[in-house]
Amino acid sequence: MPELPEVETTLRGLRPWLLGSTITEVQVRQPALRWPVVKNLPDLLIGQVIVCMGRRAKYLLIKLQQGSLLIHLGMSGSLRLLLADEIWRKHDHIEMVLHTGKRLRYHDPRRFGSWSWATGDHYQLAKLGPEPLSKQLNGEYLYKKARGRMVPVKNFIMSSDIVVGVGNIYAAESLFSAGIRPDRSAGRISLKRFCILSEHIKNVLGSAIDQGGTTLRDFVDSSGEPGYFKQQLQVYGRHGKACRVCNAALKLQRLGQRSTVFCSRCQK
DNA sequence: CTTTCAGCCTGACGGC
DNA sequence: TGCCGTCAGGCTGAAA
Repeated sequence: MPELPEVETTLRGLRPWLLGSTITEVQVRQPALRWPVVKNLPDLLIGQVIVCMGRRAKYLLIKLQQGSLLIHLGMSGSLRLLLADEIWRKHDHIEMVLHTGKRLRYHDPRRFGSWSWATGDHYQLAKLGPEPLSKQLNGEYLYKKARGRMVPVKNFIMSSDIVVGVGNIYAAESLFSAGIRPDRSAGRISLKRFCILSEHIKNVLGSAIDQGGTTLRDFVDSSGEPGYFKQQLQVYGRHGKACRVCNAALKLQRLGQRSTVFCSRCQK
């Protein structure tokens, strides 16, 4: 499941190969993604040069001379750079061929991902909160936004209008290392604890991105998936097992239809 | 305004 | 062996 660090790693792996290339061919085999892929996508892309690539939240942004593509990997999406034509595997949905002969192929079994086209702004980006690694995310900001909010703090930091890119895994991990119970109401957390939490969000995501960098060497012609970060997960997926800090059994809770693991001794 | 929740989709897995 | 139910997950939009 690609979270922000995986998307950033994908961007860094692809950018050197795509930037400045002209798109010569586009094939859409399965247009039914999260949102239907625009019907004339090949017409819109062919002949255009990729002039800029970036990331916002978990979206990849590919800017062309006219308009831009916004790609989301959803739950199971991946982008693979092929050096030559290759047999289409099951769940390969889109391919973009470049004048260099390189091919960008999109694979997504669950089709929760998306390829959106816009000549101007993408509406998906309109109401997003700050990037977690930016200085706009800090304790004061979270504290201010949390005034009057009764939602569990885990749901709060997973809301994309508050801060982007904090998915289920990293929310649980950040709250564990910050020592905050995931079910505590956002509005009842002190400024000081929000300062600690924002630092832990940055550390957890930042170190995952750093580790992703080590896989970039093998990105081309590899599986296309940056691979799971070797970073040791403290709580995610470990319910029932012993807390790595205090040895107590980790507990499982459902918050907003998401499973949430935490240590009731370490997190208050 | 805030909060909750169904729906989108496939593959993996457990129980029978 | 195979069928069936459940779960996983980000994001949207509608309902409460």
